[in-house]
Amino acid sequence: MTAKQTEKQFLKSYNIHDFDVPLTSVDMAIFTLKDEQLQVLLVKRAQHPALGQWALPGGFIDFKKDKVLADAARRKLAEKTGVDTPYLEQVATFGGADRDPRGWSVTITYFALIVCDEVELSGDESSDDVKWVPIKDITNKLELAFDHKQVLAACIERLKNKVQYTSLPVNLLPEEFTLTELQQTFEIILDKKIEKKSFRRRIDDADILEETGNMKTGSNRPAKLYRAKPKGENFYFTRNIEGPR
Amino acid sequence: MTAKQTEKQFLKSYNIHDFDVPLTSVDMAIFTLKDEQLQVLLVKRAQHPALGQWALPGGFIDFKKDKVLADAARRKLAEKTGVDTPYLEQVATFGGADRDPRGWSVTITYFALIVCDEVELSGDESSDDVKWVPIKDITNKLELAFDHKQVLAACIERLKNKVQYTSLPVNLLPEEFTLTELQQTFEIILDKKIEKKSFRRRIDDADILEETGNMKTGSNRPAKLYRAKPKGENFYFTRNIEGPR
DNA sequence: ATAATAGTGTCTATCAGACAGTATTAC
DNA sequence: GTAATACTGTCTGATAGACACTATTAT
Repeated sequence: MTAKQTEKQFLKSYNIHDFDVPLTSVDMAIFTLKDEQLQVLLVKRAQHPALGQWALPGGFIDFKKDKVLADAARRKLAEKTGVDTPYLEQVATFGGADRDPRGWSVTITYFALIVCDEVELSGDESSDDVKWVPIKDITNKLELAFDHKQVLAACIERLKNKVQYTSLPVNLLPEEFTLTELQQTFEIILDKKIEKKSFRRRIDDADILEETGNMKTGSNRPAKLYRAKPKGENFYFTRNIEGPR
Repeated sequence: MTAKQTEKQFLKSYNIHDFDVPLTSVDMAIFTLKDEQLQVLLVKRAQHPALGQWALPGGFIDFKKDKVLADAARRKLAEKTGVDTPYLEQVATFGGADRDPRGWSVTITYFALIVCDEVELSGDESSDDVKWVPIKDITNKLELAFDHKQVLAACIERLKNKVQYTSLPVNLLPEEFTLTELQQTFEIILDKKIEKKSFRRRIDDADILEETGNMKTGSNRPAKLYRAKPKGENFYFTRNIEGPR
């Protein structure tokens, strides 16, 4: 009876493979803003299973390199994009007997928000190809490996929901940006127009930005450039953006 | 090179144990309302590791019984409480090298809301004892196994957050209840008073309850009894409960 | 009648949307 | 000047909190 052993004795005779252990991996939905669209990074699988199919980047935990789960996500992100300080959020974990032909599998899913001009796409041994795909193109046209369409849908839903009451889109813009650019980012993700004055009031009340002192010039009145305040974590509003009435 | 194999050949030679696979389990925070307090179910561990310590109920996936992750959570819940149709929500997944002495481990965490008079607590082989603990008693008094204090904190935070803008507390009440009882449930979880009229307006606008036709009598004016509407999923409000100004 | 709790009427405060107005640049 | 975009003033509308009021029961 195990209860008679010390914990040390127990651990000595313990073998993880005596139990049902699922194949556990981490998958990422890496979002960026490109060509005025919200896009997600897909990789073409270079290995079985689902060889040749497009999939969310992901892979197994590296027991040596990863101390906690988020490390694995950050590592995958850096491998594919070179970006190492993204906004990163765990979304959900999917697990089941039928989602991977290798057997019972679990995937912990994260999404990341990055600035795409800071990215240099790089494939690696596990992918023939890497590309940005506008999320609007993912509906029925494109097949994704495993249950990744469902996984991605969960990430998009989470992102859209949070954009209604947080300042998350700041993470999709470069260091300096105008209020109009920020508003456009919100509009692209929410896929609806926001009233300018409401938007500016909201951002102003949140007190999350500071002027850089620089201006963005164009063929018209220049716009003030802002940056996120240094310790500016993501702000949570108590009311949602509602959109046109 | 794997790319030259068919998927079938690949799967034939595939062995899950050739990779780093963490010890993956499911843990539950089972909440109920008891003695006018929000309480959580803890079990005393009857096995190594952390033998004798209090912990959230949980365990490994059963590849035969569980088709998807939520099945494992539901199964754990039924084993401990006999309840089989709870409100169940996945909260977060914790994983790391140091959270379990057996090695790199991952736990997918769910919370459940149940009605405690429908429960018959039952230990099983893996637990000496099972008990309800008010969440207010969990601060520093009580040690929990592994990182379960942190895990539980995440569940409590999620619950509190969602109670601000959903109708979740309905799931903690029996079939029939009064509006005052429902309000008290919200107040207990949020740990603050809610203005009666605001609360009733909110519930009324949501249109999620129906009168049962019965009344609850006491030493004063009887109160109408309500039940959740049949297809009443949990309602999402667009504004949070704000509490006293 | 009184105590006690159920339930309502209605005021104010807050913040989102609407929309017209002013400001500042390039040309 | 005109065109274009940045930015603001201020009205309306929706919904939360405050709080006093009425309603209905047991005793």
